[in-house]
Amino acid sequence: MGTLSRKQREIKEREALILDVATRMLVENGYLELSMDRIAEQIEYSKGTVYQHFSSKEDLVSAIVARTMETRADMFSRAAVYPGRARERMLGIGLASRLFIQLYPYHFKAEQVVRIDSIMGKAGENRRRRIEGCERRCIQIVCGIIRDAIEQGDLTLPDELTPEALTFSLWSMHFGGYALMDSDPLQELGIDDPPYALYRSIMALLDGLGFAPLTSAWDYEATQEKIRREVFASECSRLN
Amino acid sequence: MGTLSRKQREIKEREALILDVATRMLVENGYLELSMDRIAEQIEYSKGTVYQHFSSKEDLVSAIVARTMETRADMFSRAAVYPGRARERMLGIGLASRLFIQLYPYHFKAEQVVRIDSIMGKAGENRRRRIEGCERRCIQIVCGIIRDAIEQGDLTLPDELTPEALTFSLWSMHFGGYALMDSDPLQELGIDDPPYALYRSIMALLDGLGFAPLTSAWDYEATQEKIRREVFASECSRLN
Amino acid sequence: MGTLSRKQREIKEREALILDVATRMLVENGYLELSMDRIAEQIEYSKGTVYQHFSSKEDLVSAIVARTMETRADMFSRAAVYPGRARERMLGIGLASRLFIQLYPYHFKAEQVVRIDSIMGKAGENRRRRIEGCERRCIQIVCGIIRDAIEQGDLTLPDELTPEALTFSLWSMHFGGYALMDSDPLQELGIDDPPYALYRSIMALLDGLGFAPLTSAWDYEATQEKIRREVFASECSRLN
Amino acid sequence: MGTLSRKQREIKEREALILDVATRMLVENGYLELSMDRIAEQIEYSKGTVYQHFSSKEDLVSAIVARTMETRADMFSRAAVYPGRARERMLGIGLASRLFIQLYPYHFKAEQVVRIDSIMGKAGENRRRRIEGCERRCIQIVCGIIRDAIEQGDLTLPDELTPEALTFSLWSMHFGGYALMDSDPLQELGIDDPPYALYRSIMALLDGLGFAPLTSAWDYEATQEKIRREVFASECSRLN
DNA sequence: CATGAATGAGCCTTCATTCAT
DNA sequence: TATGAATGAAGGCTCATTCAT
Repeated sequence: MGTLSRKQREIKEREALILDVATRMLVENGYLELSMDRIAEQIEYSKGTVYQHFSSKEDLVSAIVARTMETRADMFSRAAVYPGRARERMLGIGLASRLFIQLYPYHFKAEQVVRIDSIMGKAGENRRRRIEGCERRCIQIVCGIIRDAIEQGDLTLPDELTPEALTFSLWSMHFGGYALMDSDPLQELGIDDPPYALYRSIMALLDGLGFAPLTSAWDYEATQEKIRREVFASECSRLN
Repeated sequence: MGTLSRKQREIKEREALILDVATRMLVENGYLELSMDRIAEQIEYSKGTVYQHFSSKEDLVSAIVARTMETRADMFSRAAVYPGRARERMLGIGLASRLFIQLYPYHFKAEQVVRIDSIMGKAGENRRRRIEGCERRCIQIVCGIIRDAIEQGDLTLPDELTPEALTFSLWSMHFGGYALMDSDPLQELGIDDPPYALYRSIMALLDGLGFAPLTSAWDYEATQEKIRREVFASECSRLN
Repeated sequence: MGTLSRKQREIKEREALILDVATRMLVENGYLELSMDRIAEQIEYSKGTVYQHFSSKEDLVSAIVARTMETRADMFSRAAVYPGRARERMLGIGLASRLFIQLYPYHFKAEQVVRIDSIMGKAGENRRRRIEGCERRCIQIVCGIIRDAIEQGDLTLPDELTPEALTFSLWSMHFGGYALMDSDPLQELGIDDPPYALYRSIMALLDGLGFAPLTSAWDYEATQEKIRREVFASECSRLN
Repeated sequence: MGTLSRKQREIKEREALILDVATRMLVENGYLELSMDRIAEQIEYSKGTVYQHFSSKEDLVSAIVARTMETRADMFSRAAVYPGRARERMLGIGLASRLFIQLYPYHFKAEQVVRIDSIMGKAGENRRRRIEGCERRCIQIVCGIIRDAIEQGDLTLPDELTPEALTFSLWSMHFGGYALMDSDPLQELGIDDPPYALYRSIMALLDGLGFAPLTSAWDYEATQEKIRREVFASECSRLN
């Protein structure tokens, strides 16, 4: 069994290697510059070997995204069960997002590629479902927290703003923010810490909606530290 | 001279035709399916003629984005000089964005393509500068309004939130919102009117930051109608 | 117009050149060894140019067969209108076949390839229809002559043998004969002139069926010479 | 020895299994779709194991043809020693052919593939000799019967038709007939029972040559039944 | 100016074969 | 002996770009 395990471990490791190399290519130069030939060259294995792991270029690209999306969905899930008030859990989601992007800074660019080109259409049904499932899970978690808050009397949304619409806004801010983060014109704005800017804006938005307890009435700094320790200890330690 | 300007007019028109056809291809099937051959075929001119207008595929794609970006920057500029309070002008920007996206619903997809793939890097220096100039202009306009508001005492930002950071957040919300707008998982959320949801969230954010006059203290509906009539009359009429 | 014609003539000539080279490859080494790369290399034009003539490998192979099949169908048509008795016309068909195979000795091997591999399935609808049309035309011509003979009282088939079945047998003999003609074991039989052997056998078969006038009662040698002169003069001269 | 011969039996059985699976693939989708990978997958053994039986793809394909060809040569041999008149033995050959094609309906397609593509050239010397030997044997058997008939005064060939040439014609009819049997244009002729049509034509040909005893003078139906019972009992029973 | 034939690098993918385990 | 991971040559095909007419 020792022998077998070793082989299998090697294969798993190579799969990760391929994904790493491919991710870098994808992020640095876009989908067009991602070529199976070049991947094989870089990992120093043959093309055939790459194809033993991923059945097509589309499959490979989908796998890149699926891998990190699953990680994020897990992080969201863990934040969602933190025992505390709804807004604390929402803070947990925000923290998860920030940690996630620190761990996988390239993710959003890859996600955009998959979203735009007709890649997901050509990817395997499985892979596609996995990706869509992750997205749905994340969205439902956020939406669920908002609904909880409403139920518990911590939040009253204006007539025209449904929980879904608010979820959409938060998601947009998030996705857009990370997608733009290293664009030229925004570089120029000279923001020190864009993720933190995004975080402050989101807190302002939630305060503006009267999502209790307001920033002024609660020590979110402490909550954040607590979630960091209790929920995301491993992620935090990996970042140091 | 009549003959010459007719010729020139024809050339301009053909350039617009190429951009229209190319835009449709780009948006419908992604960058990969956009081919110079197919464009030539559809416009019923030869490939050589296309190359007389655009020096490369990258140049063409950049031109697609540049064209609409210039339009948007113009709209932003006009909104920015509306004589009124800072937040009214900000409302004008929001209105400009909504009208813009109604006029060019495909724009964000094209923008994403250009942003992701290393297209802008390969595009002509001119074209790139034009695009970056437009983005900068739009951002500076928004940032300027925020600075005006602060100067005029209508807005006091918390310590950690600079005008630039707020601009970034608003921009993110906007870009992200439109980029996600027709993604599968968001479809599922079942939001009737996503642009309106985005608008409501932004207003809530600004209210949350205490950007005076607050929604509760001003008839923004009226302001909006006024801007619509006085600034964007032509755009509005084109939408009916 | 002179200029245009020249270009077009060049293109036509190149198409023929491609077909010639491809035919040789196909016949000498089978479908597998026929490669678009090698064709391009041999004709000393680029691969792209080959693809401007034939949209796929299947299309090219179909074209090879279509070209000669059309020639044969024409020859059959001309033999079919020879004014004489049915059996004379049938002789004309046999002569056409022999001349045809002398002009295009490789044809049957190419035909077999197209018939076996799933090539026709992948070839363009047009090309496929052309090929099937030619085959049908040839078969109907032969079958028509048999039916004429029956009508005119020159032939009475046994109960179990329909005109169609006889057509099938003749066609089989023909196709099989040429397909086997250069196989190793048949070489060994040491037949001087296989096409002539086939011809004699067919005559014996028709005599056996009592197809009047019988060989013993008619100077088919003279008929053949006449058809050769009056119908296939150009083909005969090309063979000398 | 029990163990060993079990092992050997298993190996033989696996070889037959491989040939069966490969034959199906070859016939259904042509030589191109026949892949060692797919064979291994279907037989649920590894590729390496397949290579232990057949040294190359060409060798495997040759083996497919060799196997059925040997069967046919055996059947021909048995028909050839039937004690009766030459033409009765020839009838036996025809019967053998018909039974054979019923037992191995795919054979001719496979044979064509091997004949056309340069497969036999690449196959092992042994395998090639086996195949050629079978073909020769069959041909010599037919030719021998014809020579016997001539010797015994049952047949007098016209000057221009040697026994070899007649053999070639019969062989052609046979090979061509089965090769064309499921082609589109022949389907269209609407022949109920093509093998029977072929049989009738061959009988007509032999009658036409005056091969005694003629159909009109002998009860070949009875002969056929007798051969069926006495020579091909096992084949016939396998067909019910 | 407009054309479109010609180019050829490069892409994704397949598969027969080998060989360490 | 059986396995199946690894190989890498080769294949069909696309397409941005050039340039003679």
